[in-house]
Amino acid sequence: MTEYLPHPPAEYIALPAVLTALGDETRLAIIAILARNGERAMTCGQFLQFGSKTAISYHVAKLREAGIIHVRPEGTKRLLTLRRGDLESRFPGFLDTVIASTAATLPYNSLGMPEAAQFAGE
Amino acid sequence: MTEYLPHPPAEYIALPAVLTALGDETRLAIIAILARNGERAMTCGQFLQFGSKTAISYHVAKLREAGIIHVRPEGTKRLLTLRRGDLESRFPGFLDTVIASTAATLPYNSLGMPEAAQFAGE
DNA sequence: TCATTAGTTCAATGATCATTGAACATTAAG
DNA sequence: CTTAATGTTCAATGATCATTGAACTAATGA
Repeated sequence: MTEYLPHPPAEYIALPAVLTALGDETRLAIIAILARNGERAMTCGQFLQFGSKTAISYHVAKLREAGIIHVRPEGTKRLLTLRRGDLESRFPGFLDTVIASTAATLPYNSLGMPEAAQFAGE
Repeated sequence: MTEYLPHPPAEYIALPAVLTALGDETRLAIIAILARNGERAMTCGQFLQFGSKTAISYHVAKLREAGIIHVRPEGTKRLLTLRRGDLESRFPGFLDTVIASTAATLPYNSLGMPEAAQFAGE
């Protein structure tokens, strides 16, 4: 299972694919929370509030295939990170405006964390 | 046929719906060209390069329902305009970054116009 | 009046979507 | 070795998508 998951190289990230991937409430919520979480990676399990294991696995794959997130296997977990740099170089300003626009809409602090702490160990 | 087409009021424009609507090459091309055309309205007929009458009618309806464009009947035509102001107030910076990102990808000058002129009379 | 222009509506089609539950694979922990 | 934790894969399902052609509506122009 420590296999390499396919990620499109930065220069292949396509705008229609990115827009389509983000045009879903669940996936938008996932990237909004990833963005709020700063540089810290998160796991699929942290998004089970938004759907079943299967559903999250599906959405995470969509985000990965579109080039929006990077997924790194670590033990039985997957460490998810936003591909901020790649998206910024390809579509300057885009991700930030989406995140900012999402902030107003997102259910308040969907992770229910007072401040970091639940991923102190990495 | 001079009936009113339904448009969502600005405050009801939803980000997932906007992203979904733009996550299609044809619709992305349409809004990119509308954007390039400045304030000048355009008609459905000017987008037949991207599909049949039926297809364009379908895509234009999607863009309208998402709140991205405004459609005003004028004779047998429909005058299409980008809802720049509404989108800007709702999702600041978003449309501009999308347009800018699209510019690099779009087939060069899809309308083949040397400079305005084809809609001098309005 | 009659034909033309511009776009819509409808039904059909094949494709892709998002979701579910069951089964499975992999790693970690006791 | 056994069990638990974390995700993935698969098949099935119902929903929505994008497209087509035929028929239609409404406004314009000869």
